[in-house]
Amino acid sequence: MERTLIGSLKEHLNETVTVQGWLQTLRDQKNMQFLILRDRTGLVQIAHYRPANPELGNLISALGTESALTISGKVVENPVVKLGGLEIQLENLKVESPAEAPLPFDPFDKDNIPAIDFRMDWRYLDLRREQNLLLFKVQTLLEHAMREYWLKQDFIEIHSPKITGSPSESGAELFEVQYFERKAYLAQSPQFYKQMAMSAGFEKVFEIGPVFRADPSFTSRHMTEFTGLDVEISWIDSHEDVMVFTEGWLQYAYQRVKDVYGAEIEREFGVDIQVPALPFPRMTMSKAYSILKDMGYKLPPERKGDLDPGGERAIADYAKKEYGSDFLFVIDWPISVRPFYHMRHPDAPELTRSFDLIAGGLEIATGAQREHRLEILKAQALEKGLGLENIQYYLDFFRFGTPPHGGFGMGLSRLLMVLLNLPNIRESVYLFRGPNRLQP
RNA sequence: GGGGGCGUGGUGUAGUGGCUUAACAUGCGGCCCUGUCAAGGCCGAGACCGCGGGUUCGAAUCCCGUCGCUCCCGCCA
Repeated sequence: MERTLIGSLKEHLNETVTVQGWLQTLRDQKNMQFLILRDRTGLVQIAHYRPANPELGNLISALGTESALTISGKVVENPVVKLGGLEIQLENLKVESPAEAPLPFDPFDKDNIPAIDFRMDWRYLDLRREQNLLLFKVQTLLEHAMREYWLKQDFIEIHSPKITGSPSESGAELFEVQYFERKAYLAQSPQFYKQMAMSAGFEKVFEIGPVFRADPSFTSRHMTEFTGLDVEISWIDSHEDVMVFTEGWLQYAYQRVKDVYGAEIEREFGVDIQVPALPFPRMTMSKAYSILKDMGYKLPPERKGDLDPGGERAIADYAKKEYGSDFLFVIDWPISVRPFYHMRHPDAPELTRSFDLIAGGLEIATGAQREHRLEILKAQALEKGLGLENIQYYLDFFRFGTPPHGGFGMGLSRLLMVLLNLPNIRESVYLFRGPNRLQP
């Protein structure tokens, strides 16, 4: 048996074909029965004249919607049919797996979409929605385009371990796991390991992998496990080189997504993808601070030198208005709000060579030039109150010749959230993990 | 960890002190319908209004507690 995809049925007019999919709608009349079948390529109507085969008619009448079916019949042109002007005249039907009735909810009733938490309980039904299918096609292409860009520039892909032996930076946000007779932790970032690749002479690396954060955060943009997009590049002059890479890479990925799925995204999400122009605007943290002050936005006084989410949104609005850009690099953050391994400005030692990328008002990436000089790195760690014993393995990376380097980490689901203008990160991830969500 | 909001049939909502025997849509079950297509018509089942306590002649509605969800802040991608 050869399966024909619904999307290609018009190439099979007057042929007998086999299609497989889910029963989306059943219109069951006295004499005529119409089944709307869905596969990942589309919908088709299947017609059955009941008196021709009453037994089959009874089988159809008993079907619950969303049952998985294999159907064969003749494809005929029929201008009366609103669904593509063709239909399949049913010859054979096999119930591969019946769906219980009623369903917990109807994924195709757009007026009664349940709240996200309920849909997560039945995520496999939620994912049957066209919008979700498209979302994951977009994610696949997005990652593919990013890889294309990396490979064109001779990047090497790494897979760093997610089980780690010591709390690195602060330790507070680490999940502890039992590791035979001792304790281990789930990696909260591939940061140190991708820097090790710089010491290894890989020069340019990337990683797409899971990241774990034990933060009890209850917001629309946080998860305890998410997919990180990480990049590290050697022989840079400053964080500017990292930003130039980042914006070119994002522009390329956006363009690919728009080319392939622009129209579908417009239809399903009501979003007209804007491929960003280069360069993205850059704004120093102190400039951002004074602009916010002029706008009358009051930052909490205790957050000196930092931006709160409201400030991020306000400064993003400013960038949109002043520069017409959805993206903004906020650069040169004070050392007080940056980790010890960020390189400092030689002429302004209280500032780091770092950036945050704000997209659509949301922080989607953080990057920096890293400090690669061992003695300075050690001094900065001590200044931050870190015990050198815990990070000795990391400090060792810098003992035998490490090039100047920098990179960034970006949240895949956050990017997708911005790209498709989703209100909640739980909509943009296959299965959400949060403080209270471990299943399915 | 701190603060706000919400919790009503399977789902989405209305009802915010007596008009409620809790309404509407959708879904579900039954019957009807010669081709439907957002199918349609008729009938039916389904909610002790998250849970516990209180105020009141009277509570889905007000108060307290509790649980769940959610959003914001903190933290961050």
